[in-house]
Amino acid sequence: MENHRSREARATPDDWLSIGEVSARTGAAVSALRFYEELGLIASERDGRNQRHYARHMLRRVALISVAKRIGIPLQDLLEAFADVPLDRPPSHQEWQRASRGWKRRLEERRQTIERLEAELTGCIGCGCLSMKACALLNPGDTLAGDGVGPRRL
Amino acid sequence: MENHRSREARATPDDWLSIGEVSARTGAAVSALRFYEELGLIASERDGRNQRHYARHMLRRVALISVAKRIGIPLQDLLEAFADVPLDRPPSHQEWQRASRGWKRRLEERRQTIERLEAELTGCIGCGCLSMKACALLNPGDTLAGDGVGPRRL
DNA sequence: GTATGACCTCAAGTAATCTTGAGGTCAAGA
DNA sequence: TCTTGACCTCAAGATTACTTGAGGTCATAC
Repeated sequence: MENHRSREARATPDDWLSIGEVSARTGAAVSALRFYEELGLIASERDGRNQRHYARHMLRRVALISVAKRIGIPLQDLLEAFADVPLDRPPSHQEWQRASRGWKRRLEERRQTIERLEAELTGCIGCGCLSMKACALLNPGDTLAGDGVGPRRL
Repeated sequence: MENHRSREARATPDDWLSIGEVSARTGAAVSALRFYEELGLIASERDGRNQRHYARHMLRRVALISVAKRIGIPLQDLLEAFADVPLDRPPSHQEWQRASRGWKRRLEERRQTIERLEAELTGCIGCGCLSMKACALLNPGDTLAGDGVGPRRL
């Protein structure tokens, strides 16, 4: 079995990490890392035995990928978000800064969707809109019918 | 082509909605509605011509499903969240209230994940942690190695 | 009376995100 | 020496969430 829990961290020379080490440190499965590499989200070098070795800055990328997944951001979007962050060397402060700005825009959108939904639900509990008169979210047809394209508020 | 834009809302007798009307009002495709029904997320009655007809309260469910999808909540989770909300009649205030509490728990988790990630990124931009010394998210190996299970903070 | 459009079923296809399996290499330990 | 464990490749399978296609039924509009 080749699994991200099956290996303890072990020191490798010259500061490179094996795929097992990256897996253990990030929580991403070995197979997932190979898949991310195929997509171009991460990159590795090969040693004399054809085994992958990762630079430390790759850990950042994997961590970001994991979190993004958790909140439902598709990998293709990450590819875009990472577009200007180099794979072959540790990115500069400025490069990360630019990428982070794009990230934050995406995150904020998502957070706002959630917050609005939370507010709607709170409102619905408190205000009695469950009588189906006032709540745009829970009752989109009544307040939003007519434009012919479905609910707009969220 | 059978599509949710291909139909204008039209009045039906006795306050039931056809699948096309539900589609137009919620923005969900006709095929998606049939799929949700198969999963048990929504329900319909059939008329003499074997066509689906939906009660108005079904619009709420579809609206919630659409939003949940948008923030990456799997349909199986919705099935759980809707477990105590009846399909065959408009849910009571109390029933919605209970369901909403479960919802809000899920939403809050997700929102917090996003907020923490936003904070990390903001911190990383402002504090110079891109030197790879202090940022737990972007550099999980350095601060979290040793417990052997990957990053914990997010 | 025929064409159109909204609906029906059932089966198969698609896209994203991986996992699993078969079959193999290599180095280190018992 | 033999086994074990970490790694490799490539192909196929799994899951989620639908969409598309083929083939059919009605009722209304022209």
